[in-house]
Amino acid sequence: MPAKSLAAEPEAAPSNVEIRWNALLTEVLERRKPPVERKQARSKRTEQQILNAALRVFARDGISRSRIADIAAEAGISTSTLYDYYKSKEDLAYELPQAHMTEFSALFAEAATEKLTTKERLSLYLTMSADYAREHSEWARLLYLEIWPSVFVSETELKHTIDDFARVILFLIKEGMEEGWISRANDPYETAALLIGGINQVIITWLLYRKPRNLTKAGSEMAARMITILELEAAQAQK
Amino acid sequence: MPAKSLAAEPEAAPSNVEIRWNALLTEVLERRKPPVERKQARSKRTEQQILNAALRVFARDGISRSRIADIAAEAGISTSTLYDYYKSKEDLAYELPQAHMTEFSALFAEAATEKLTTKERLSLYLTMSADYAREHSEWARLLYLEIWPSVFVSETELKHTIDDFARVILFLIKEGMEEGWISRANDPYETAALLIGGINQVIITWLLYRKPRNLTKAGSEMAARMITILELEAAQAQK
DNA sequence: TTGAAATTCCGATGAATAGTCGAATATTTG
DNA sequence: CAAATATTCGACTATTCATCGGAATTTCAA
Repeated sequence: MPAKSLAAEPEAAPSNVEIRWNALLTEVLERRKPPVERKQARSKRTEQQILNAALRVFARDGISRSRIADIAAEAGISTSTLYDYYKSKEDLAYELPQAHMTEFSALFAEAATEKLTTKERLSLYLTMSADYAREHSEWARLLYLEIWPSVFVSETELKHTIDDFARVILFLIKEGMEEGWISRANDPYETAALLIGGINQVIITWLLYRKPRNLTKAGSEMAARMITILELEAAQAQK
Repeated sequence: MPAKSLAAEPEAAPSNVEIRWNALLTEVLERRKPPVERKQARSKRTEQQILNAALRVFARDGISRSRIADIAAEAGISTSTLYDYYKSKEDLAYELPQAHMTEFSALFAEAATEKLTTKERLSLYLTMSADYAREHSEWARLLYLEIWPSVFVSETELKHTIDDFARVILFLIKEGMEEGWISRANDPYETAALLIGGINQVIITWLLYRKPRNLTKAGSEMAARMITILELEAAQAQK
């Protein structure tokens, strides 16, 4: 691997890895293109009212039992106006996660600007995803219990957004393998499945049963445990 | 803990643990009560045709996009006849997983009758669940991508069936802790989340992307890895 | 075998919800 | 402030879910 930095500045010339990391984050953040640009302020407000109302109603009744008319009423507009904004109930349901996923990515990008190690980033990412679910439980209900799995309908826009979540983790895992604290003996995709599956299961269990009570604590404990596990595996492989 | 067995037979007097294990399996197997007993042979055939048709249509279109009329047509009966069998689309959708979950439990119970260690049972359970999903991929699509998460609508019958899945794993984990090869330092519920999340994520990824190609192999590898991890953790805790 | 009772099936129809369209209203802009 | 543009909504159609009463089929006792 060719050495890159020539500059002798004490202030970090960004490494190759760092550049790719930032590129990934940027791509993730820019994934979402605002679908239609609303011209009037009134319209922007209406759009927000619809999204808020939809989130409440979907989380309360579940997507399939929710009625467009209820959402419109909750938003204080007529049914037909809602159709001027979203062409179907499904469209509306799939729009909701997008905004929040992007916000999550932004929060993470912000929290991760500091000079953090790969390990810290991975830990932070997993921990934050659980914490974000706790803070936005209505959204989390929608995403984790209804949308995430059924994305198989190849609603490509949202699918990519969700795939991004896995891509970030995969990147960090591969980097961890380079650094040596994650064993190269295991398939990185399998490792990603373990991490994502583990943290998601904690979130889902919380959403369904409110157990364990404290999701933030449970999430960070699970994250810490999983990272310790990776280190144990690596140490084991060394022998 | 009081010693139990007095009998001196060389042929295993079932231990306390073994008795509780069998009780759990029995309970799981008997969970499902056949809803209505059909009187005519013709009717039994129709019921089967409906279930087969529903599985195909649901797996193809997803539950929410599927139409009752399509399912009836596929089954070769009229729409109204279908309503004589199931009182709503939701009812029908929730009936499907039940039968298969019970079949899975029966398969497992059969495969696990041999004198197996707790560790072998746990490994077998995880491995078999992935393999069963591969063999019944239409059903797996329905369960893992649509039903499992959204069970929160508290459809109690099915919910219990799904909870049973976790109970079996939890039992084996607790037993593993007794035996000492699973660390007592970790919450068994957290450990269960890790195992269930990990194996489910492998299954879900396969359902969505057909990757990795060989689900049976991926499932047994993941199972083996997770059990090794538990052992590593226990060994670590000993120090 | 037969015919009456039990069971299963289906066409006609009602009810609920999704989705469309053009006229009316509000906002922006020159 | 008036024309142009953007937004809203009431009235309407379309689709799908679900019900009901009677016809068709099966079962079974005599």
